[in-house]
Amino acid sequence: MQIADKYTPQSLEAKWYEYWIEHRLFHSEPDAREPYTIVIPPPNVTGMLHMGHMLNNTLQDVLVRRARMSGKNACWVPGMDHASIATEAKVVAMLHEQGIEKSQLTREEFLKHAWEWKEKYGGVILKQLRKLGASCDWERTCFTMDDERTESVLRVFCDLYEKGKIYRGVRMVNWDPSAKTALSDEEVIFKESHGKLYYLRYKVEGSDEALIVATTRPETILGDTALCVNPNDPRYQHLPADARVIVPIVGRSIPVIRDEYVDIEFGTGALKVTPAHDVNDYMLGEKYNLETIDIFNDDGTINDKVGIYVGMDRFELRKQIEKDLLAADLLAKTEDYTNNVGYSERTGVAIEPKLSMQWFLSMEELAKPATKAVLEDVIRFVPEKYKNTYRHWMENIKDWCISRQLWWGQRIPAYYLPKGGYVVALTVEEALEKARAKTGDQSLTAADLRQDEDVLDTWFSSWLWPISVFDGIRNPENEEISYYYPTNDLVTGPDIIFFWVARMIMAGYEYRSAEPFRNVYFTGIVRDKIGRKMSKQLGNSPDPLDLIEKYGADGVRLAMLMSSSAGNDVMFDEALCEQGRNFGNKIWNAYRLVNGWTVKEEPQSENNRLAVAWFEQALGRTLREVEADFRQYRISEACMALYKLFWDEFSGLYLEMVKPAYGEPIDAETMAATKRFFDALMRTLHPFMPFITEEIWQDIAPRQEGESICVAAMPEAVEADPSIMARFELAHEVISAVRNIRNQKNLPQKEQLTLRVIADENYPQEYAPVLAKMANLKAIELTTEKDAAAAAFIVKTTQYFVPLEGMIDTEAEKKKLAEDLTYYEGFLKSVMAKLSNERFVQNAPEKVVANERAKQADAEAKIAAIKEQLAAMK
RNA sequence: GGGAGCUUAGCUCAGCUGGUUCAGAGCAUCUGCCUUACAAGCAGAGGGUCGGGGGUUCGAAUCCCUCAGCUCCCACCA
Repeated sequence: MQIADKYTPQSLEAKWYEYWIEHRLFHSEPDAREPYTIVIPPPNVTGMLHMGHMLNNTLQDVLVRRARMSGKNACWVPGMDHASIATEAKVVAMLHEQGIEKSQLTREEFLKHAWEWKEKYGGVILKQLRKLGASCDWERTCFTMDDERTESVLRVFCDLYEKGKIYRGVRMVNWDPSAKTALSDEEVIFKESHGKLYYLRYKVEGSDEALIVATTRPETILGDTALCVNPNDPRYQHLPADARVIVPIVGRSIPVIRDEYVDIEFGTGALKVTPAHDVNDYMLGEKYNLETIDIFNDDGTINDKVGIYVGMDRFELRKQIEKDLLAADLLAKTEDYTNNVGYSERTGVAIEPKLSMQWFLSMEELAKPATKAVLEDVIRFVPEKYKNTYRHWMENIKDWCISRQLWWGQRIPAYYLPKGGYVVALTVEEALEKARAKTGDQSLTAADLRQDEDVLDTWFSSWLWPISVFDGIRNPENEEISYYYPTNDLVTGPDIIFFWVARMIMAGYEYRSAEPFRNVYFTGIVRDKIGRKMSKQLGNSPDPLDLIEKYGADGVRLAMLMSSSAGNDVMFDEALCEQGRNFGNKIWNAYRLVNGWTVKEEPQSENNRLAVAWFEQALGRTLREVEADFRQYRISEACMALYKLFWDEFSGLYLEMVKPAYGEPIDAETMAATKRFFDALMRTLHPFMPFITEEIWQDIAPRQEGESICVAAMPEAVEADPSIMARFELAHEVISAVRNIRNQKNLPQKEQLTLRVIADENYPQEYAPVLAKMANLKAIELTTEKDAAAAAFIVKTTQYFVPLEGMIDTEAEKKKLAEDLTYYEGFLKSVMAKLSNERFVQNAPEKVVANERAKQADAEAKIAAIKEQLAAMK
C-alpha cells in the first residue's frame, strides 16, 4: 500500500478512533477470560480537560491497552461526578447572570435549571478524552447522580443508618458562608494570613480593673459567654472565684472561668470564649456548660440575636468594631499577626466555624479493615510512601460530616414527622409505612412527611464508585460485579487519598467484604518547566487540546509518559511533546523505508542472518525489561526502553544493517523478519502510542475489517542468548571506533576504508560483513603486524588498525596511547590493591573477587596491547 | 508544632537489599554531514569530587549521624 510521505498525526488519529468505536473494541462483557478492570476517577461534570487529566488518563489508557493485548478482558469504566458544590456554584452563577437568584427559585425549579445545564455543558471532558485516545468502554458511562447510582447511594445511607453508623447531631462544623453549606474537614484549606491581634479590655465587675484579652476576631465578642484564664497563672490569682467581666461594647456580664487549656505564654494569658464560633471554645463551652450565642446568619452577616450591628458582614464588622472599641477606649493596642485561617476549597471564602445540625457517619469501625488492607499490602500503594500518610489519617479518623446544605446532589432520605422525630427510608412510601408504625398513627399521609432539605456530600456517592458502576449495591449478586470486582488498578492523585481512595476502601469492605482495587498508582502534580503548579490564574497551563492539535495525541501522550514516574511531580515542557511527535515521525519514516523495499527470492546473506538473529535478541531483552517495568509500575522506564529500542537499535542499527543499496531488492527471508519485527514493535508500542501503531499495523499485512492492533496479542520474548548480544556488542564497538576515526580525521562518509585486525578470540569475525557495511569498509584484513601508519584502537583485547597513509600524526597518536596507558596502569594498580588486601579477599563474596581478577586480566592484556602499539610506532 | 520525602551532568530523572557493564539515560550543548526513510534527521564528542561535614566498612551515590536547602501531608494557641 502507498503510505503518505509525511507523518500527519491529525488525519489518522480521528480515523482510527472512529474505527475502534465502530467495532466496539473497547466494549467489555463478562466472559471466560480473566478480567482487568479500571474505574476512571470520575471528573467533575463541569470540568474541562487539563494537564492533570492528561497524565492520569494516559497512564490508565496505557495500563488498560496493555492488559487488553495480554489476553485479559479489559474494562475501563468512564463516568462523571456531579460535584455538588462546584456544580451548584456554577449554576448559581449562570442564573445570576441571567438575572435569576437562587433564592427566588423553588428546589424543583432550581434542579430543573441544573439538569438542563448538565445536559448542555456537562461531560465535555469525556468527549475530550476521546481525542487523547482513551479506550474507555463508553457504553458503560456512568454519572454519580444518575438513577442507578442515586438509588445505590440512598440504599447505603439507609443501611448505614439502620446499622447505627449514621447519626444526626449539632456539632461545630466548617461553614462556607458563600455556598451556605457545611463542609467536611478535608474540604478546608488552611492558609497563612496576615491580620491583627487585638487587645481588648474586659472590665471586671465591681472593680476598676480590666482584663486584657488578645484576639484575632474582635467581631466575635458579640458571642462571648465567658473569659478563661489558666488557674496557674499568677496574674489572675487575685480574682475571686466568681469574678465576672463585662464584654466590651456588648455590655454583657460573663463569668471568668479557669482551665489549663489556656496557654499562659500566649497574649495576656486571658482568652475570650465564644462557644458558637470557635472549635476550642466550643469544647470549653461544653465542659463548663456555657451559653452559646450564634451571632451569624448563614451568609456570614450578623443576625439579630444581640441586637447591634445587625445585617453587617463579618469582615466589615471587624473594621467597624475596631473603630468603636477605640472610641470607647476599650482597645488597648493592636499588633500585626500572622496565623492560619481555613478557607473553603471550592469557594475560597474564609470558613466560619458554626454550630449546626448535620448528619454524620461514624468512621472508626469502617476504618479498621481498610487500614489493615493497605498496611498488609492487600492493596498496594505505588509509591509506597503514601502508606504512611494513609495510616496516619486512618488511625486518627474523625466522623464524616456527610450533609450539605445544597440542592444539587442526593437528597437525604430522612423524613420528619409532624409531631417530631424522623424516619429514614429509601422512598416516601416506605417512609410513610415506617412513620405509621413508629407513631401508631394510621392517618398519616405522605404530605405530612417533610423530607430533609440537605443533600449528601459528593464523596458519599463517589466512595461507592467501584461498586456502583457494576450495580453491586442494588444487586450484590449480579454477574458484572462478581466478575469485575475487585478492580485491578486505580490511577489517581495523592490529593484525594482521604476524600476518595480511603473511603472507597472502606465502602469496599463494608459492602463487598473485599478491596475495591488491588493497586493504587499515585501520579504527581503536573507543573510547568520551572516547577510552578499549573493553574488558570498563572496562565501557565497549556490547553491539552491545542497540544494534541499541534503534536498529535501520540506525541502528547509520549511527553506525559516520558516525564512521569509514580508519585513524582511532572515538570511539563512543551519540548517533550515535540520529542514525542519526532518519535512518531521516526516510526513513520522507518516504515516508509521498509515498505519501499522490493523482495527477491534469493538466499539470505550472512550479514542479514546475523542482523536478524541479533535484533531478535535485542527485542527479547527489551520485552523482558518492559514486562518487569510494568510489574513495578515504572511506566516511563518502559516507555523509554521501547523508545531506545526502536530508535537506536532497530532504526539506527538493524535497519542500517539489512538495508539494501538504493534500488536493490532484499531477500524474502530478511524482509519477512523485518516485517515481523516491525509488527512486534508496533504492538509493544501500541499502549503508549495507539494511533500511529494502528495505522502502521493495519498496513503491514492484510487485515480483515474489524481487526485491530488494540486486540492483537503482545509479542513474546525469545529465549535470551547472551553470547549473541556479547559478540554483537564487540562488533558495535568496532563500528563506533572506525566511525570515530572517520570523524576525527575528517574523512568523508563515502570514502571506503580498510580495517586490519590482529585477530584473537575477542575479534567478532563472524560479523565481518556487518562491520564492512556499517563502517563503510572496502576490506578487512587479518594481520599480525602492527601498523605504524594507521589509526589504531583496541576493543577489549583485540587490536585494530585503519591505515591512513600520510594522515597520521604519530606524535599525537603516541600521546593518546600514553594517556591510555597511564589510565590503565592506574586502574590496574587499584585492582591490585584490592586483590592484595587480605581482608578484601576474605570478606568479599567470591563473585566480587573473581570479577576483580577478571578486571586484572583485562587490564593486563590491554596494557600489553598498548605497549606493543607504542613500540611499533618507534 | 508533628510526620514524610527530595537534593546525582545545563534540564528532567534512573540507580532495588553497599562490590560486575557504578557514576548512567533522555533532552539540551559542541563538531562534522542536506549520505535518495527521516535535518522532526545521520555520525561522533564533551560534561558530574552523586547538597556540605562526620562516621561504619576491606569497600559508600547506596547504611548511620549531623548541618543546609527544597517539597508535600497532618495539626490549627486565641
